[in-house]
This record gives sequence, structure tokens and C-alpha cells, in this order.
Amino acid sequence: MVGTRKFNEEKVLDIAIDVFSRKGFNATTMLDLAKETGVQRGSLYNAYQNKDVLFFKAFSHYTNKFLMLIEGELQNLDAKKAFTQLLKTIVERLCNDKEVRGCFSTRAIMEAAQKCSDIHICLTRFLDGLEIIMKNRLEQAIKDKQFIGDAQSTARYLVALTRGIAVIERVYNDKARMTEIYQTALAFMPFKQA
Amino acid sequence: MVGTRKFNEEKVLDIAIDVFSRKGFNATTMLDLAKETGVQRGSLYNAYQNKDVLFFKAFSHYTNKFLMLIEGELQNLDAKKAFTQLLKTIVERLCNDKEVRGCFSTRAIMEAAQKCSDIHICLTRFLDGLEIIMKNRLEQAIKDKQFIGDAQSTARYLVALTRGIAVIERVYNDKARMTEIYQTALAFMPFKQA
DNA sequence: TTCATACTTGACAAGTATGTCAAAGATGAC
DNA sequence: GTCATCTTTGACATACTTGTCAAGTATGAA
Repeated sequence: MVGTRKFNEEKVLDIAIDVFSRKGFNATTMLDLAKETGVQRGSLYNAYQNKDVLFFKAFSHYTNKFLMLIEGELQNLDAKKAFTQLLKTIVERLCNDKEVRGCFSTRAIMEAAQKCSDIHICLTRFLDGLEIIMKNRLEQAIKDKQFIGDAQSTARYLVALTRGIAVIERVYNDKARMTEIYQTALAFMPFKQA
Repeated sequence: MVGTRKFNEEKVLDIAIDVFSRKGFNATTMLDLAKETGVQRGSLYNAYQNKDVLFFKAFSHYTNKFLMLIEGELQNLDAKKAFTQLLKTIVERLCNDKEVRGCFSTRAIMEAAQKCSDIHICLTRFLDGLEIIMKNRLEQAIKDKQFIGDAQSTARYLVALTRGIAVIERVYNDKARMTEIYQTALAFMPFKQA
């Protein structure tokens, strides 16, 4: 191509995700994004049409990375350990930043899910993706006789639980509390060693 | 008093809660609130200083009502039935409106918890209140030999679960799915008949 | 080296939201 | 009935945000 984009799109989207996580969807302005990425506001409007589209692109970028990570965390052959590891990672991602920030996807869901259909669709796909990954691992666990129950409804329940933990973060910002929550949840679940 | 307030504060706060639930904290403007309550913007600024204070008042108003409701729903002598009833009511409150709206408190938590300390405090108190009510009921259940486990951590877990269900509402707006989620959760919990 | 093409930049206009204030209005207390 | 007091109202100034655009700039392709 001839007139080449100067900024690194990958980097810009990463920064955008960070800004959206910290400020929330509505409170983030194009000027904020321009300042933090170092890309002129006009360039952002040129590259993306508006905040919705920029968000959409950033979200797609995030989704892929995140779901890959999730899938990786569930690799442990012991089902309970696999889900423990997954939830541990989610909690750590929420807490281990230098600056306090919320869960990108959960903030987006609460603020922007009903805003436009494109965003709604990508948020739905994200939760669906999370659900499917968990469901697949639960089905494996059932096969392995490490879990008794319905994979589908349990996966949906776990998706909701992860969202709930993200909400708790906003209020208490307390890793120990968040850890206690998922440990309590996992203790209730009928996991067993094969 | 001499110069008497003309508008019904109770009514205004109820409407404010409704508007905040539908639009979210940031997207709600003082003009929105003025339009929907029928009270001039200037009067709102006179009565409350700004949106933060108005929100704070509305939230306190809501909190009391909601926690009383919650406590009532837990009255059933059978612990499992009591918590089922509670979660059913929460789900119904989220879905049974003519217009689609989100959970007032959860939206507020995701958008405004970190905004100012007054709001943060009242949101914390709200979740703490919810937790205490559930914890008390669980302690009763343990005494009644209807539940085995730790009341405190289970209550915290249930608070998170209710928040998670509120997030799910934003994406799927599907009562059946939300019902399935809490039923799955309750099925995992070690309730038993006395 | 030239050039078409797309990106960058800064400025502009329009729209929106906030917070304040003076004047007008209403009412409980005396 | 009068008055002090608070509320209501509409207007105003300020600030922020958005989206657009023309002019300038950089670069891959030929």
C-alpha cells in the first residue's frame, strides 16, 4: 500500500483496551485514547470511524488473546485443578496491575452491551466462546469420571461466576476475597479424582 | 419550613433509579433526570448539588428498600427454598419490566465505584448488607442442620453470583438462562432437609 | 525519480453537559 | 396579611466531545 499507517495498530488496540478497562466505555473519550496512544485524534477517526468501531476492533483483538489464554489454563489433566488454575489466572489478571483497573469485558458489558448491535454481538460471542471452552473441558471431565453433572449448564454458571468476581473487584479490589469466592464455588462442585 | 420543596422527593429518587438502571451512571445526564422526573434541572441542582450527590441519595433510598425485600424473601423455613425464592425474585426484578433495564447496583458498581469515595462507600455498604443478610440466613440453616459449610464465605460467594447474573442479563436478557444459572448453583450447594 | 494514494495534523463547527445566578414565585410562621 | 425563606425558572457562561475537512506529508510502486 502507498500511504502507510504510521502507528502500530496492535499497540494502539492494546492501549485502548487498557484505557477502556480503567475508565470504562462511556468515560473514555477519543481524546483520552489519542493522548494515551500518542496517535492524533484525527488519525484515530481516519483509521476507525468512531469510538464504537475502535472499541469493536479492540474487543475482537482482546477476545482472541483472552480465549486462547483461557483454553491454555484448562489443560491440566485434573479437572478441578484445571478450573482452579483458570479462575486463579482470571483473578490475577484483574489484580496484578500496577494501576487499579476493572475487567475490560465486564465493564463493556454493563455499559455498552445495549448500545449498538455490533458491540452486542461481539460481547455475546465472547461469553459464548468462554462458555464453549469451559463446556468442552467439563465434557472431558465427565468422560474422565472427574465430574458429574451437566456440562452446558455448569459452563453457563461458571461464566456468570467469573463475571460476578469481576464486579466484586470493583468494590473490594481484594484478591483474597476474590480467591475465597472461586474456591468456595469450586468446593461445592462435584469434582473427584478419576 | 417556609420555602417548601414542590416535588415529591421519594418519587424523584424512584425515577432516578429507573433512569440510572436503563442508561447507566455516566450516560445519564442531569437533563435526562430533569426530563423524566418533570423537575427542572435547576431545581435538581438546588436540591442536590450534582449528579454524584443525587445518585448517592437515590442509591441510599434503593438500598434500604432492596435489602428489606431480600430479607423478606429469605423467610422460608426451608433454607434451600429460601435462597431459591431470593434468587428467583432477583431474576424477576431484572426481567419483568416493560422496558429492558439493567441491575441498578451492578451498573453503578461497574461505572462509578471508583469515581468518588462517597459512592464507593455506599456501594460497599450495599454489598456488605447483602452479604450479612445471606450470612445470617445461612447460619440459621446450619443451626437447623439444613446446610453444611461456612456461612461467611458462602454468603460472599452468593453475593458474587447475584452480580454475575446481573451481568448475564445485559448480554442475553434471557430469564430462562438466568434461572438455569442460579438453579445450577443451588444444586451444587450442600443443602438438605432437616 | 515521480506520482498516486493514504495517512497526519490542526483547525473548525456543532452539539452536549455542567454549574451558577438573579429574578420571580410560593408558603409556613407569626 | 405580612414577611422571611426557600424553591423554581430560564438564561448564561464555560467546558468538553464529537465529527469533519483541507492542507501538508510520507511512502510503496512503477
